[in-house]
Amino acid sequence: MNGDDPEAVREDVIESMERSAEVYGLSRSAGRVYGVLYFSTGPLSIPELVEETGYAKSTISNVTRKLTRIGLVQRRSSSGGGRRVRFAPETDLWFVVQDVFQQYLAREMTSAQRSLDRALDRLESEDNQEGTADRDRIEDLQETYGDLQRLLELATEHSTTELIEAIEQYDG
Amino acid sequence: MNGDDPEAVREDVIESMERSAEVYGLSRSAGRVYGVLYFSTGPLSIPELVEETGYAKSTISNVTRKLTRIGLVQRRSSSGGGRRVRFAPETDLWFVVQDVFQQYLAREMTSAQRSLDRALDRLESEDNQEGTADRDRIEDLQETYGDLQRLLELATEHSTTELIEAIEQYDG
DNA sequence: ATGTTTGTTCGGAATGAACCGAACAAAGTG
DNA sequence: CACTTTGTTCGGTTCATTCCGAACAAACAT
Repeated sequence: MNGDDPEAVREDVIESMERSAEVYGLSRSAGRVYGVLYFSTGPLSIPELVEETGYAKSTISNVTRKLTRIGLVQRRSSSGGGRRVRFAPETDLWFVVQDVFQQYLAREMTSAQRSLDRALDRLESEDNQEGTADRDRIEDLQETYGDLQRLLELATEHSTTELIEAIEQYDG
Repeated sequence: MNGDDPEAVREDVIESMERSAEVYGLSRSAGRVYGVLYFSTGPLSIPELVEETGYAKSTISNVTRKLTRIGLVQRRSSSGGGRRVRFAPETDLWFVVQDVFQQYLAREMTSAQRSLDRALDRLESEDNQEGTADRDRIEDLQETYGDLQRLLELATEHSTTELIEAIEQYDG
């Protein structure tokens, strides 16, 4: 028995998750909530998360909603038992990333593309120097965005291993 | 000549860029500065950007530094001419994304992996139930992270068109 | 030198995010 | 029907970010 205390080890990993969360634009508390859920035996209710994390009930309520929206945790509405709402971690992180791609990035990109389309329409019959220069730039941008959009679309349609395999095969 | 005023059209596209910037975690001003540079004939100095954007000199100074760090604009230190520093937009957006992948995501991932490695070491000789359960979870996480890391690595080594082609070929 | 132009840095105001505690609504339990 | 347990919402505090203007430092021009 020369191993460390499991609880302390868990705590360290969860702290690492807190730091990761910040990098990905989430709050520290979101990282901790996910971490606690990740190591939990079963889904946890809000009071249980309060107990485990030390955060206020209201914070847990808000954070779990945000994490649910992103797809990092699932709401298991246990219709039966005493406690009502319970949260479980989504462990397939690539699935979460795909969701974010579709929900946020894809939305942003189509919105941007719409702007560019409209702009090109309005420049259609501008044949002075200024107009054509702008048109070229906008068309360039549109092409770049199109490529990124296509790539994102393909990425959301495959698993990580499929993507890795595809590229490795491509490389020969 | 039924086209719109080019300046108004440019303004609309730049406003779209401002919105995009916010989605990607940048400030509104960053989006505008990039947009102005994107449509400019040549690189612009800080006073010129002040003139074009309406932002204060200090804001432009800070924003250009941030954009340069990310790789969205380049510092063209024109050693010769009157004005000293000039900024040009990086138009290869995929290149910028790759840079962010390497600078921020890859760093975050290796850091997280280190935490997981250390945690596994410390749990090595825990053979009670709690310890083994934690170990399994951490190993799962490590594998997921490894895949994501590998995928990121491959993505930074190829252009968008290469990646698209690779996946499309893979799909048959 | 003296003055002007360019860029960075500093302090402060305004805005937004994270978190807390308290008040509240809803739904079970006695 | 009280009473408790659970979850959401609201107001307030603290802290970080964004932006401004002013002070400053460095380079250039006269």
